[in-house]
Amino acid sequence: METATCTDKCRTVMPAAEDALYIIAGKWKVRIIIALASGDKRFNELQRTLTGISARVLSNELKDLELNGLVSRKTLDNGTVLYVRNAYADSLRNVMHELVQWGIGHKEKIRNREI
Amino acid sequence: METATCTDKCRTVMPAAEDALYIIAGKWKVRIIIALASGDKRFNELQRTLTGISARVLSNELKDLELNGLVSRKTLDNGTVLYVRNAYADSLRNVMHELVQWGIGHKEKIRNREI
DNA sequence: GTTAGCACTAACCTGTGGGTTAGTAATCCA
DNA sequence: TGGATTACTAACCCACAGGTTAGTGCTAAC
Repeated sequence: METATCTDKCRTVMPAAEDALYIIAGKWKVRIIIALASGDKRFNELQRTLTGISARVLSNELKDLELNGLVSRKTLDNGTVLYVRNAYADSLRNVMHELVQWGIGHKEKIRNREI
Repeated sequence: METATCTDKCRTVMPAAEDALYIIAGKWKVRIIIALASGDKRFNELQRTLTGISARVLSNELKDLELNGLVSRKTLDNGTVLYVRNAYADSLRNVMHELVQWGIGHKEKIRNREI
């Protein structure tokens, strides 16, 4: 007889966490979402906000975020393009909040050599 | 004069989120933490639980998690090694919970072609 | 005495996330 | 008319996360 090394619950939970991480992870996704929280932005504006990102990478990341429904492209009458944070991105609020809180706490711990 | 493309708040928040993600991200970190939630496990036991991970990768991931204080190695008198989820890993509870909830909701959305 | 399990490490390989540099077509500004 | 800006794409490159296979020294079982 074999011991249950992974409970049913953990079998549900693991892929869900993975799915979420898959969409959020990477160097820029979260930054972009945060950047767009303070209002719609055009491409180059975003690039300036996210110091260090290249046009190529920004373009790719925006496409990913669009695919996942977090961000939309809005082309204005005069042709300028705005990147807009969708309402759906707000559903990440709690995730983000917890992530940020934990990140702050963790850095604090490291600063105090508690780790 | 330049417009403020990134608020002070967003400058605090971005790196914090990044820090947290850096520690959690990757294919296995979260899975390992979840796997260890149901009790201490030995190396090979973990490898069986996390179907698909190689010994090499598991070994590396465990070292990372140990470095960040989330997991400990406990060597018993008889020489067997147990990997133990630290109390500190519980501080990720909320993060995990939100991540999982969002992941479930997102998958639901995709299944319903809402994206 | 050999087979199986344990806890790994070594050597090697591959895919890809992400970076660099350059270029383009369109529009705006001086 | 010529430069600057916008919104990108193309071509190329590299580091590294993660996978594959093999092997180690130890112990316990058969």
